[in-house]
Amino acid sequence: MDHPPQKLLDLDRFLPYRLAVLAARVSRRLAREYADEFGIDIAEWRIIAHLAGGEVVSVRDIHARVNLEKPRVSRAVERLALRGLVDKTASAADGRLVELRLTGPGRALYEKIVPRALSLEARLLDVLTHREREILDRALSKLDGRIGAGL
Amino acid sequence: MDHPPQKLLDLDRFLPYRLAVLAARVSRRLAREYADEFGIDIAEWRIIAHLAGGEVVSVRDIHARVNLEKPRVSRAVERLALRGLVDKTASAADGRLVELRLTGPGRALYEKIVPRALSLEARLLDVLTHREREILDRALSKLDGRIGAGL
DNA sequence: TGACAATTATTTCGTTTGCAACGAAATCAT
DNA sequence: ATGATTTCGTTGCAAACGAAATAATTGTCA
Repeated sequence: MDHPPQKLLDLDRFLPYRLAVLAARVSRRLAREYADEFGIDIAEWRIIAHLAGGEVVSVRDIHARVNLEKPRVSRAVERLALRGLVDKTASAADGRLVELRLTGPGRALYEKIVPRALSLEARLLDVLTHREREILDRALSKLDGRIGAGL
Repeated sequence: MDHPPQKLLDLDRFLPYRLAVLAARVSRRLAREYADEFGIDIAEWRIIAHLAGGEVVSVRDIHARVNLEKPRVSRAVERLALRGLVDKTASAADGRLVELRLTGPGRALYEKIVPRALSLEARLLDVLTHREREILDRALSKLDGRIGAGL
């Protein structure tokens, strides 16, 4: 008796797998660069990038906005504060909140990182046509919306 | 004196960030499903999926092929072997190698997982038009090729 | 052949991770 | 007001991670 005909699943064509592998490779690459050149990790980078927007934000804001678990934000912020890159003061209005802002050195570091980050992104996107970039952009947004909406 | 004009970087438009967030969300969703329904994690799933191809492979093959670090493969394989889902025997030809193959129960589990995995993928892809899927497919391949080639 | 290099899988070990629990502070309900 | 509930940030802790070390086997070449 033969095996029943079975629909095989090719991992290399399986979207969740492809996304995970690509994202891991890109993140690893970025992480190495950030670590070697600037001594920060991905969580710290995301926090700095978010703070560079200028608004005063709390740990929770970052947690909600930048896809990092609260403990991870808390510890990363602590490291950044110890290095003087981020200013961390208790909110006067609400004693539970912490007001986070980029310091001068923090902004200086940010401005050194940005060109590197954009350059890496540009080199990546280089392999795509303009139209492919457009559609990739839209597709990622749609997928993210879908997965965000409970599936 | 004002700040010098500074090119801001919007995280939400930064490809590495978008990929990381989307992949993390999708993976987390899959991981929960695999854990709840089948008691396996992502690494175990990848190994099973790869073994389902039928060839006899080694730990190293999986490591190279499926983007998992060697220790992770080693431990995941060990767990699968303890549960009788994978057969693990030393190679006669080369004593350093381990020959891995799916057992009957292993294949049975695989065949239960596949429809779930494909269903989730389908529900994701549902939000994309046919053309968007095509281009997303090509774009991911191109990007992966690029990052693979040292960038 | 025999010493040395290379390869494979595992293990070790220090770090990171993230869930859960906590204390402090604010908000709500009565 | 006062007590209960909720929100915020941090911390404790067990598990996971991964780089490097190790053990076992094979390959090389003098």
